[in-house]
Amino acid sequence: MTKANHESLLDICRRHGLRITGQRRVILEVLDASGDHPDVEELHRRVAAIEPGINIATVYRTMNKLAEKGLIERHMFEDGRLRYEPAPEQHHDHFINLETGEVVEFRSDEIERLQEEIARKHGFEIVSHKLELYVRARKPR
Amino acid sequence: MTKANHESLLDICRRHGLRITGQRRVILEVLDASGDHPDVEELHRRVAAIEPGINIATVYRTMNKLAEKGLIERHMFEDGRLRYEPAPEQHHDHFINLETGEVVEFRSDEIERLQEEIARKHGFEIVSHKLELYVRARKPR
DNA sequence: ATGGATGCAAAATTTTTGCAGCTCC
DNA sequence: GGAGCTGCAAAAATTTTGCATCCAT
Repeated sequence: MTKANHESLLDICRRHGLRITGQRRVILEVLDASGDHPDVEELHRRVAAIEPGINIATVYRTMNKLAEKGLIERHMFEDGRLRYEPAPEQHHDHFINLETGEVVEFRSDEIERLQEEIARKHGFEIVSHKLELYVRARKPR
Repeated sequence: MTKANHESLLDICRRHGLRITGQRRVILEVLDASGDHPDVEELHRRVAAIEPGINIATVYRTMNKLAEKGLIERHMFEDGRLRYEPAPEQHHDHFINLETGEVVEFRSDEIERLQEEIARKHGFEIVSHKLELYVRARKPR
């Protein structure tokens, strides 16, 4: 489940010409280590655990900058807070377990294909998309 | 494109035992007439155009109550504001035109079916879902 | 009559911003 | 050195809430 063998966000940022400060180093490390979709407050908590004194405004500003460059993905689930995850190499969608809050990733090429097809029929070109399935564990009978 | 021949939100509310006040009458009327997905501020603006003096807190409280009863649908697009639409008889998904901000509804039974299938494979049961395609007009070559 | 709805203002939450100082390149 | 980043505090933006009053049922 964890990402392995990938270029670190740190390196990607360097490539994009972003300045690497002590704070960013920590924030990027936290993002790299996160397998979930934390909101800014949660990120700030994790960052502060490693290096206290980093201001939440810095986290906001960093996330905005990274999102702007497409290095992370911004989500807005129904809870109304911004959530982030490192940009996946391949797009995926999300199950959100309503009972546990857990977020599980999945991908369906067939659905992706159908989306393209429908968009084309409507004269649109897809820039990005988001599919969220709000679910609960299937009750065994 | 407009809804016709349907029970009014007003009647639905009555059936659900909600108290019908002057303010609600106006809010429901605005909702019924809205073919789009207004946020609370926009709703309040439209409501105030008909009957000034209705407080925005009342709009918020009414929307919360209606959403709670499932009479309207709450959306959270990427702009980070709560948006609403009268509950559709049949579920549909959304194109969001990034160039114009326009929201277009669509539905694909095939995608719906695939979603069910994938959820089942993961041991989940879908409670609700949301599919948003962020698009732009297809460039003619 | 009475429980629910409203207006108003205050509070809570989440995110952005102005500014002075600091630091990476 | 200078553009970019940070901390801090204040502001902005969105949503909720306490309370006294009012009104639909």
